[in-house]
Amino acid sequence: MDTVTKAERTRQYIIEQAAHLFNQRGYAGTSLQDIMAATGLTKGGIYGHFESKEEIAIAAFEYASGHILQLLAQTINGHVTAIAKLEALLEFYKKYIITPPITGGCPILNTSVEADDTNPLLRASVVKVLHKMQRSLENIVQLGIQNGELKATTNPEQFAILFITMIEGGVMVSKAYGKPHYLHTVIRQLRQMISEMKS
Amino acid sequence: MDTVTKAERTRQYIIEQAAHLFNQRGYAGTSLQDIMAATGLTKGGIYGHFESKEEIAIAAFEYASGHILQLLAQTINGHVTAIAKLEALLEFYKKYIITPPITGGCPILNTSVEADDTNPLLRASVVKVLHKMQRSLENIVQLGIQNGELKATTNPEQFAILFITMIEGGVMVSKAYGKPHYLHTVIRQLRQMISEMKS
DNA sequence: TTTAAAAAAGACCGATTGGTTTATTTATGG
DNA sequence: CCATAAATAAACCAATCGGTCTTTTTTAAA
Repeated sequence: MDTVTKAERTRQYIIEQAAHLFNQRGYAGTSLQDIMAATGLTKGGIYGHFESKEEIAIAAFEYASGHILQLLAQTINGHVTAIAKLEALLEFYKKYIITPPITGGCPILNTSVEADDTNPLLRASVVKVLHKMQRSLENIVQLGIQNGELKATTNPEQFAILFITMIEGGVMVSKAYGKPHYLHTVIRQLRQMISEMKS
Repeated sequence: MDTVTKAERTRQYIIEQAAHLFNQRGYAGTSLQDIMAATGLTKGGIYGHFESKEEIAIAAFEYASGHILQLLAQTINGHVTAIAKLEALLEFYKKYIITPPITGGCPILNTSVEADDTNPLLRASVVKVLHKMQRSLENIVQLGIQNGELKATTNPEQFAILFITMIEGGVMVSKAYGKPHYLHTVIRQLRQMISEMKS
């Protein structure tokens, strides 16, 4: 028995296809024709599930970022100690550029850059996700301090901010060059910073 | 005696106005109507100086990034020692978010994120600029090592990459939140890293 | 001041944009 | 299996897209 209606499945299918398009070409750079071609649906079939292109974009970003947050959560939960969790995250991002979960790189980076001056709703959504990531990282550091793995003087907020900004910056530069080297340098530095946080 | 022709002045004027638009709204998000409104010129007046929208975008990015590179060069040349140059760069970026030289934030970040999957010419232009910045930073570190200011074991390439990725990441996150706090945290960390590089 | 050349205006082009509406097909509960 | 509702197709819309072309205006040298 399938409790999921056809409409729900189609809507989700549109969101997933659109997410890859928006992440590669941006909101303004993706037309409904593109979404029609990617989904194989016509305009009527799409607009039966969404009211506007913007609604698709917001749903697509929430799907894309949610997917990444879920992968991050899995990575974190797959390990017990704070150090192991952080190390696993670095490994996760090492694979990130070679095989990004969503085509086109990091949806948070891409959406943030396009939306910060043009789309308040998307921008707000980006901020939410950034905040979740930050809290998630802070929690790991807190855990490490309580465990006695990390120095009690370690600043969770500071580390979380540095982790996010450095990874995002590394992703952007590596993506521009088309070479993982730049992100790898960032990851090496983060690994050293973690090492210096050990008690 | 004015050796600059009217055409050259108008072309430059269009480039400057367009640079702000493209930096805020992106390439796909900026229409010729927008450029017409911003310049007060009509389509004929604009297309007398450019062959296509893409040509305007490339010229606009080269102007915007060139302007930033020039400001960076001024900042660097305004100081003698490597440490002073680096400290001045950090101060420069501190002001960057509050009053960005080009409206819309960092043109390198913005253009890179939009163009990396869609516009090979713009992407190539971005890579060039990133490379220039990297060499510029490497030269400062080299100088510092020769001066005896910095440890001989300091890796110029590594520091340059970290500097650029961290700043860009910090700019992106701070821009998303609309708060300078995140970039400030990055700058604080860079300052500490420089401190640890001192001989 | 005249005049040839350069610059800009503005009408015009076909194609495409996001979005709506109506007709038709498909799914699904009784 | 049938009837009804849900889902999709396809024609249609005005507006806008990037770009061209002809006409008018402005510039600048003679």
